[in-house]
Amino acid sequence: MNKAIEKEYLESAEIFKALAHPTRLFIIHTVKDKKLSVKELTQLVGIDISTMSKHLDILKKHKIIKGEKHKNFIYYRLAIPCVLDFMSCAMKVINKK
Amino acid sequence: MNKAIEKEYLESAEIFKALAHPTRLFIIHTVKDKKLSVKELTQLVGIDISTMSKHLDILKKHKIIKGEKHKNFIYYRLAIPCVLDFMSCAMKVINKK
DNA sequence: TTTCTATTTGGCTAAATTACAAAATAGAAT
DNA sequence: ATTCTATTTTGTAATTTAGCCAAATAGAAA
Repeated sequence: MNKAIEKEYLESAEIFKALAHPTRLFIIHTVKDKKLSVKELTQLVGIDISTMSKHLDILKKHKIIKGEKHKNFIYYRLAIPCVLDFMSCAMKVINKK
Repeated sequence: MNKAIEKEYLESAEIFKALAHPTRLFIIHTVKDKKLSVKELTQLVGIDISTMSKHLDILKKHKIIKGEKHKNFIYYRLAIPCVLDFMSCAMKVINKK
């Protein structure tokens, strides 16, 4: 496999990795239509806030979500809506749902 | 987060995990339009055949590819074409390509 | 049946990921 | 300036993952 192509697949894999966690998928679905702070998301999921902060950081780094600061809070929103399309398609094919 | 919903996200995350590896993404792109055996795929990527076998197994288990046996060989093909759509969409948004 | 060839499985090690707790920052409110 | 509140960072332990090698299967070919 040539180097340039290999690099492409490596980069794409990073996106999938960033999405490959239940909490992060929950975040994506949840910030689809409402902006939420780290603390609010933490309470919804029921994990340590430091863990949530890291999950958000992973999604942010890969530009899957974007955060806006308002006063003390950072509100997140989904930046790649097509993630949701893919998920519903994949689930249809795989689970016949 | 309620148990049923949590389970849904856990299952979806499994799909993303299965896709989250450069070799597995290469496989998906490669078996999109031609059927290939384990050995052929191994040679294209340049890894140990046992490693390739395991990658294929992961994709098979999650019903992302399907394998058909012909004589000694197992030929694989892509079962969820929408993966490719998502990848091109995600790359557009994220890399501005 | 014996031999070949393709594929899978098991063992092992190195690297990556996840979670929590505690400490550090950042900035708003008092 | 001090205190609160939200968020991030650091440290660490537990779990998972990826890779190679060697051994085991499966079945076609001889």
